Amino acid sequence: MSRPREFNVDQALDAALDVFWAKGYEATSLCDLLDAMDLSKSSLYDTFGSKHELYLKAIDRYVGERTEGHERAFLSAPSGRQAIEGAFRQIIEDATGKTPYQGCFAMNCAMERAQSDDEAAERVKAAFKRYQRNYEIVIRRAQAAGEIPASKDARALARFLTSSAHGLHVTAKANPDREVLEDIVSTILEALD
Amino acid sequence: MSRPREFNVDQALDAALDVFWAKGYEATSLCDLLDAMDLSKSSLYDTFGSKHELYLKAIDRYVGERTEGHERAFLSAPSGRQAIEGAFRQIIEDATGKTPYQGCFAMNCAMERAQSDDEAAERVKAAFKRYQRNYEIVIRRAQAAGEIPASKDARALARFLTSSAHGLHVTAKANPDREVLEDIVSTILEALD
DNA sequence: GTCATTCTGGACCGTTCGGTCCGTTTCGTT
DNA sequence: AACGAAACGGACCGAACGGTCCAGAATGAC
Repeated sequence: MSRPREFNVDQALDAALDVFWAKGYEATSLCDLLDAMDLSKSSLYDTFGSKHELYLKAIDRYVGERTEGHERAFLSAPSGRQAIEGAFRQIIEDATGKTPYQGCFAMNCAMERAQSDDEAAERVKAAFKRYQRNYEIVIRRAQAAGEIPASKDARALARFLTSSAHGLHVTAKANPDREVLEDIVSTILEALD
Repeated sequence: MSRPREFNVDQALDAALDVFWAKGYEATSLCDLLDAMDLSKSSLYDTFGSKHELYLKAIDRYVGERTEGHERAFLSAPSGRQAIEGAFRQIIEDATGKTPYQGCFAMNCAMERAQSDDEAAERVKAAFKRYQRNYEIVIRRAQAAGEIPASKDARALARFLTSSAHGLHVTAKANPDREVLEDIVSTILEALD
């Protein structure tokens, strides 16, 4: 062994993730990252390779650690229906609470980079697939409990809810008006009846 | 008078719009713009002021001229219901047709710049409001024709459809899979019943 | 204590960024 | 033909970009 790291890798990655989340990839400069991560340029390149590799690792961290908590809460809600309602209500709270609303990092990546960055696109696609899978799980549970008609196609509904959440994020970013968001969420939830 | 312009301003603006649409604001360089617009740097600055002003003008052009045709077709569809269905089906066609799918420029702007660029945010907000207003018009028409229950709140539905279109664009960008998009659109349209 | 290892700060690199400036050209007016 | 006005091409600008490199400091192993 030799001289140990003076910084925590995951902590630095979290800081980088927050910067990319707030500013996007292109608008984030090395300087922004170094300031937020509080390390030197050589440490960043030794540890993370490049700005782009760091970005990909930040996506991985978001999809992994950063999302785990929400996912666990989502899947262990009292009922499938409550999981869904809770998730959408939470978006409204987040959007109308702190300003500016940063939305979903994976979705931001999809919008900015999916067309030009295959590695980012692949990760985003996987993240969306996971969202959809989780929706499908709670939809089936809700159907089993009679909260959603069993006649509905669970996968189609899951696809719809995933897309609806995306739309809500966009709407919230452009105009975080609670009344508007409530209208949208109410209509989305009615589609489950 | 004096020496006339050798280029057409609107034509150049259209070219700039296409570049911004394809690459986003930050990822677009002056050089990209000059190449696409086929004019010199001094002409660009004389005519449009700066990259940022050009960007704002491109948004204006998109919301104005570029959208007019679709809007006219949308508002003059045989029925309100058909206008809505046609609009969503068209998104699917566009997304599954040419690759890569660039989505809605106003929405791209919202995602990339709404948090950091007040002037862009203002334009995007106005564009979304207009989308919503147009949806509301055709919804009311559909309600009058008995295609959508009169009991539904037209404004809430319009907000929902606007948001749903955003979500569809995001989904299409990340994964332009026709089957997925069809599921989503079907569910959206069922929400109108 | 010595050594090997590796982390760190900062100097440095070429490139590209958005933007300015100016001399020249080209045109309409008179 | 002469003039004024505007458009043009391109040289030029400082700053910031992402990235490399190296000297020195700090550490664990022995």
